[in-house]
Amino acid sequence: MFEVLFEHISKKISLQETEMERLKTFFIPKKYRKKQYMLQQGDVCKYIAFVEKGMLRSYQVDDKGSEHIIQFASEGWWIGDNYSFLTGLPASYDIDILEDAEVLLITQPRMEEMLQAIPSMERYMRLLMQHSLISMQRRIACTLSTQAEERYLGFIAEHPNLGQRVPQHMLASFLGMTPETLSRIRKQLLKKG
Amino acid sequence: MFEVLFEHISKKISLQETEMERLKTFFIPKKYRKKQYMLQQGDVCKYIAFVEKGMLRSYQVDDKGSEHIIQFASEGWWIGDNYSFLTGLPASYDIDILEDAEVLLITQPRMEEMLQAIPSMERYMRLLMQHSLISMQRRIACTLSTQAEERYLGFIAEHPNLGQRVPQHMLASFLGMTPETLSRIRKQLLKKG
DNA sequence: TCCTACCCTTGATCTATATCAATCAAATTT
DNA sequence: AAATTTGATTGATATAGATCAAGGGTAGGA
Repeated sequence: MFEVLFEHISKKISLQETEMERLKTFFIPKKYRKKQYMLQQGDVCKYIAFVEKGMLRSYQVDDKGSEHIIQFASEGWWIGDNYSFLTGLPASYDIDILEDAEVLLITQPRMEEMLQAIPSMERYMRLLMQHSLISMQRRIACTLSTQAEERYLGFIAEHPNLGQRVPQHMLASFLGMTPETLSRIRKQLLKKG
Repeated sequence: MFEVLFEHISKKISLQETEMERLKTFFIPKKYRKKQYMLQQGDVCKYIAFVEKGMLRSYQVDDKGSEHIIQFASEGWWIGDNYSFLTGLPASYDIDILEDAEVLLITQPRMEEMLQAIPSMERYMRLLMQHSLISMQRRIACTLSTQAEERYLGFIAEHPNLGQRVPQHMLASFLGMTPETLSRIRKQLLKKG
């Protein structure tokens, strides 16, 4: 159950065997079924989740009822509403399950205890946040400077597997376009070769 | 020279007097004049800067020559190309000075030494990254779900001072619209009341 | 095995915003 | 103070992508 997490951590820091054992005790393993909610807008985000298996998404629903996907999270990704988790205030995002999932949950107080108990995890968390920030900045730069087709091509180049696993209309939502537009773009691209 | 930095740090963690003195030794104070570059695309981002005074911006220039502003940084903000700083690879952004500035620079190796010497700074950095990530996610959600006018109103509501200090066409670039569009939006808003 | 979601596609039309172009105003340089 | 650059405004026109609407395929539940 902890394989993916340990692998992910060991790419950023190194932990001793005893620390790894200790680490396990802070997490709550949990399974979710497709279509379940992990978090609903307005509720407090009590847990941040690390995905061992399956796929989740976080998204925001606007006043017209359209969904805007903030993040997909498959194996090896963290997901949660950071702001709500950190502050205890109501979440602005929904999180639900796209493929049956196995996740590792941790609460805010347990996270604090973990960082006390295993100080090098503070570094892991810093690097994690830093990398997420970098990719968010890339996404903004991309949104500001490129057209729909280029955005789509960039996405599938960077996440070839996600392109397969996620329904096309969700991909469109993530990329900031309508499903119709994405469908037409793909048609165009097929014609071109 | 370190007032703003110490205040910013003390909002997230607490440092002892000796640690604060030690901290100073890792930074290089530097003054920049308006229009100077702090970083140019293609160069390696050797320093991350904390702004004590003045204003900077990071931006990307696309193939057509248009600028897309990623971030403004006034007093109390950090700025740099995180990716280049972290990896040592060429930067994708330009950074330049909008108002004469006093900044505190730190290199990657000195940053590592600092985190060793003052472990609680690791926590500060983690929280810093986490907050930046949260605001970037907000910006993406906003870009995906709202029209130009609403985006503008949201921005000036959150950063009333920046609205004054920054030329209008840069604000437009930050918000992902043309200067003409922003000008028309402001005209509309004046009419309304 | 049928039925009902759900998802993708395609066409017709509409609209927010971009682009192009010309002034005008203000600030910076000489 | 004149000259030059830089920024904001406004109008006319173009366009990427949204919206509306309909049809068809496919998978999972009863």
